[in-house]
Amino acid sequence: MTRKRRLTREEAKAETRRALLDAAAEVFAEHGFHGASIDTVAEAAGYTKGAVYSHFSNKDELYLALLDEHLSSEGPQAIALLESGAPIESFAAEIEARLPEEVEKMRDWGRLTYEFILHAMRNEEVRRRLSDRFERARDEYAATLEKRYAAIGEPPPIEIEKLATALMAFENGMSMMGLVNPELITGGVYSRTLERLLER
Amino acid sequence: MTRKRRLTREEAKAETRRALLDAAAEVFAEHGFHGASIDTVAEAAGYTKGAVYSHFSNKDELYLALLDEHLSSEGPQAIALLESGAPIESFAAEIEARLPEEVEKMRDWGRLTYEFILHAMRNEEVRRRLSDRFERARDEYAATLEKRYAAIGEPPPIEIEKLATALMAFENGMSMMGLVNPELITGGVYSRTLERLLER
DNA sequence: GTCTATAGAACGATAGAC
DNA sequence: GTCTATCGTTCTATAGAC
Repeated sequence: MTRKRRLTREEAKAETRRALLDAAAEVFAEHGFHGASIDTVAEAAGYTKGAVYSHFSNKDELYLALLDEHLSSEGPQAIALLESGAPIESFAAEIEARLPEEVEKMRDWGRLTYEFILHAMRNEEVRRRLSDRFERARDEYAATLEKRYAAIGEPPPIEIEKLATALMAFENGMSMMGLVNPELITGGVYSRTLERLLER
Repeated sequence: MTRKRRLTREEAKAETRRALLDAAAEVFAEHGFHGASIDTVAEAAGYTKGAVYSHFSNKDELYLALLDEHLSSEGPQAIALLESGAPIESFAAEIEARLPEEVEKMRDWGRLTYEFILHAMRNEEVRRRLSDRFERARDEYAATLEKRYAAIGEPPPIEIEKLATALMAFENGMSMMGLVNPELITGGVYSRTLERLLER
């Protein structure tokens, strides 16, 4: 690996943060939230504990940072089509097509998700911070839906915020069922339900 | 407690099983699946380990028996209205009214559920047995829906089996979100979404 | 010289072994 | 029930960017 030039402090910091997050994603995926140690994460990134704690105030925040990336990378990619006002059918088909690969990815992430929810249920402060993420995800979903129905000039089938919540719940539930058995959620349920929920 | 008469062998066996299940429900709720020991369950029921193992082949089966009771008591009670062909609105209103008390019950059961799913993900045989339960629950849901649409003489809005899966996913997802923050799922999302999914 | 990102020692809590 | 190992977190020292 060739080093192009000396990094500024900010660049170096950003690079370290990136490395830590990537390492955390790997280590958490392999060992789970409980099983992963801060030491191991730091080491996997080529640093020590000090580096982790200078970027994240604790282990919870490290996970929440991963969750933020997950929410802002997975979500929008899928719903970009919605915003443009493309027909529900193409959106639904897109989702359905991605499903097999999603199911695969979801194995690790799902485990992490449930571990962290269990953890959050035992700690009020953590629960609140997780809840904030859920709320924000729902609001972003709602904003996208808002734009969509404005774009196609039709009123939403049910109130936007409720619709956003329902979609999140449906997706989370499908995830859970898919973890137990992928076959339960294949065969067009995803797309047909989305069409049903979204179209007038 | 007054004993009316000598119990037959079968009655005594059933009584023991009942006591063990009740004890398991309590102990699992308090300590979680991992934290609960068979010893503690047996003791809480007034028996010893031997009694547990003569009724359930292992800890997994003990949980699965609880799940069976959960599925056949909570589910049908709620969907009985559906079968009769009562209007969606009354069904939805019923669900919405039960929501606060459901959320409360869900705290313990939700924890158990996620613990067991995590456990099942690490053990193929357990995963399969859990998957069977999901499948059966879906089929029972589908059968109820089938009757409903036959009763009202209308075709279902989407294919029955898909509809059953979608409803299960939605309910599971709402549960999960409700565990993190009950406020996320109140305010009519439940009823409006059910109406939307079920009505023609 | 000042500031800050990181290393690494130190500490307290906790879970698991025996 | 005791002991030990492990881990999250805190604290302090230092090297290098500015």
